[in-house]
Amino acid sequence: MQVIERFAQYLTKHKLKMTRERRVILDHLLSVRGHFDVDDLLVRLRKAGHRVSRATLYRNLPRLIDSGLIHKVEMAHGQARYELMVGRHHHDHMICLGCGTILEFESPEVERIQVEVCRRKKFVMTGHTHQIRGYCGACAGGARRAGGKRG
Amino acid sequence: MQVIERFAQYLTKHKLKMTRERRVILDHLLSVRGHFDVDDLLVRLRKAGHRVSRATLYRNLPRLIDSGLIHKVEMAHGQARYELMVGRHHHDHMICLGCGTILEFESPEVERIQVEVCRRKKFVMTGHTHQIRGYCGACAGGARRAGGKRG
DNA sequence: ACGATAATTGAGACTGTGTTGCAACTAGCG
DNA sequence: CGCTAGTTGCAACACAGTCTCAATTATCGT
Repeated sequence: MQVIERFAQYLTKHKLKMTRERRVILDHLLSVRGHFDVDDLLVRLRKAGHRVSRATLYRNLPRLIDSGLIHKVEMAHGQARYELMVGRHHHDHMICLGCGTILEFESPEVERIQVEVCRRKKFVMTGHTHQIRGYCGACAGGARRAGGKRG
Repeated sequence: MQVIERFAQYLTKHKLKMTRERRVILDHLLSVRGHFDVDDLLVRLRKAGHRVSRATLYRNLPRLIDSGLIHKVEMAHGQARYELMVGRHHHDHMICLGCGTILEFESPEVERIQVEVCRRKKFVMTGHTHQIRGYCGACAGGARRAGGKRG
């Protein structure tokens, strides 16, 4: 896996160390598909017999983000989810309020408009968040009649 | 102030009561300009000599949102800010990582694209969040050389 | 106006998520 | 091999927001 190497390079460049814990975390990260939160990952590690502390995991997430391997998705209520960014490029999310499913979408048009807006306001953009909330196809029927206004 | 009336109507319709606390909260809400957080508002109330508990404030915010009088802006790190929506319509935000300033922008184009994206994915949209992070004109110079990657 | 009753309140305990201080440990370098 | 700076686990902490519960109060029917 060249991903491990990539991270190793990142660590070296920043005078950080490739510890057993970091290797373990990265290993398991690569086997997750879709979006996950910190506890998902922690449980996964525990089940595999690894004892990586919560603190260590939290301490290493910023490095994994900074190295470009994962991406953080800030949800409502201060919930954070993560996703592997290896071999992918930027996209945004549609979050189903019914079942929690996260769909992804890309829109070069929106990206272009953002650049335009920023220029107009003399704003230097470093990042953005764009989430659509609602109900996925499967949930829409039930949710609509249940008064799905909230959120 | 017809706003009070509007809220009173909302309360009646939902079999809720117009308590002294709700009146006080609403009163002070109307005098805030720009974005504020819960503590801002709480301090404001305290300074004016009102003793509304934190719990009560938190309990009433969802009603104020639901009635359409205020709007919640979810920021990074689980921070929440609010803004008065009386006499305004939907807009999104640009958040300066340097000084915390919040600029607003509207883009019918983006709204249209969202609708399009939702149709394609059979997603029923009930709301969205669109935030651009970066540095405002005033902060951009200093922030850039300080390594403003994070975020 | 009055009393019944359901909503509301304040206080503080509690939850969930994430952070931090510190002593022990360890990767990486020479 | 041994030094040194980075790292770890733990447990205490921080913080926003929620909940429980007894006491209070707005509203409604009469």
